[in-house]
Amino acid sequence: MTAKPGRPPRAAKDIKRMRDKIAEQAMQIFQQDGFDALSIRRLAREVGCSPMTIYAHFDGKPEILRHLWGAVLGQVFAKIAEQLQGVEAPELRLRLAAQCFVAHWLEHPDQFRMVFMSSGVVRSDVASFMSGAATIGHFQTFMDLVAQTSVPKGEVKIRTEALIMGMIGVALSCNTIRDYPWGDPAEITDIMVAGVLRA
Amino acid sequence: MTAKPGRPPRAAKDIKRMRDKIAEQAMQIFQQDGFDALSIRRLAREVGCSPMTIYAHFDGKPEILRHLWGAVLGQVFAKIAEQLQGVEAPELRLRLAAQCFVAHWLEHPDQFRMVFMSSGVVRSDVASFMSGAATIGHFQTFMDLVAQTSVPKGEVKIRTEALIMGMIGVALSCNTIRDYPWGDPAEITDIMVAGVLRA
DNA sequence: CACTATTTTGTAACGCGTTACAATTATTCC
DNA sequence: GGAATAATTGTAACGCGTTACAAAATAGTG
Repeated sequence: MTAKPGRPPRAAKDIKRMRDKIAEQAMQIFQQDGFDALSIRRLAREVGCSPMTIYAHFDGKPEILRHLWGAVLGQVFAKIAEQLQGVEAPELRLRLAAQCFVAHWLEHPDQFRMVFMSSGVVRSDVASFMSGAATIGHFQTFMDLVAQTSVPKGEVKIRTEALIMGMIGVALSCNTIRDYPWGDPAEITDIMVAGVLRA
Repeated sequence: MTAKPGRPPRAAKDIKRMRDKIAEQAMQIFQQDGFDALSIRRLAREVGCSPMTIYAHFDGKPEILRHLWGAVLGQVFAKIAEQLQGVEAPELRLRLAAQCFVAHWLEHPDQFRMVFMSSGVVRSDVASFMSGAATIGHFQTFMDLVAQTSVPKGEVKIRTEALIMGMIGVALSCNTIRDYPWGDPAEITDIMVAGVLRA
């Protein structure tokens, strides 16, 4: 045997196990005590390691949050899929999905804040914080829904984007500009959907 | 004279002078070195007082930022007013205003971040951070523009809100979800305007 | 001037995310 | 077992926003 002496590097499965444990504990803290309770020191305590070790497994807090985003978005789109059960009309499906998407963020402002507004965590340039195939894959759900409507094929992508951006804007505005007497978010969402379908 | 002995409280004009000075220096730091450079300690140094004194004049950093928001939004809407000079057609006016609004935030991501994403500064519940009559007054600009179009009177408020929210969503998405191949923001804005006008 | 009341400041601290670096621990090979 | 190497941890620190509290400074009256 000519293997290198000394302690071996972490095995891939050990790395994954630890990362999953960290992400899992992060999610628990978040769900039990909210976003503000999710500090690195708190997380390290729950995991049973030192804060240093967190940084050995994740580049920093934003990367941890990215894992949580995946889980949260998974929930959102699972809920949407459930809402669409047995619904056939393409435009109704799109409308229900949009309503469901916006409603979720309004019902879970802490999640919204975590997913869409976490750039404040790092005092650096606004980072891309919704990267990942999984995230973009979820956006694909809306593009599929729009594609099934009467929207011309060449317009599907850009109209879907307008809708997604619009919905995010609804959630952001209602969650953050609280002293403005906004109208009903569901109605506003409908206006956006109607606009995307007919414009 | 039966005046109370001891040092008198600050006079209203002294309070205002100091607050203005703090806000002014904050804006200078922000414009020269960006949002991240705007720390309380830096600000106190520039003003020439201790960090404690900042807190004697402002409740905290968010309140200082609110002063800056007013100035930034004033710029945005002044630019919009300039763009609309000599433009008569109501729908074109709306479209240009919307384009100008979105373009501004895309050209000034640091400003966007300051105005729309500063909740991370305070580790508390998502605060209402665009309060103030001045802010809402600026939103009124869009409502007036929509009112001049063919949108039915009873629909003006809610459609304006859909547009405002949509535009904010465009800026947020383009500024933060950078690895997604978004289409042209100007085109997306046009879709939103068209949707609001015709839906 | 002394006295008084308010303002400002200094000092220290908290927890935050993060980094540097050395010591300790753990795991392998020989 | 010793040696080697990687992982983990302890200690300290940085600047951040913020707070507590006492000391120092200031601005007024008599």
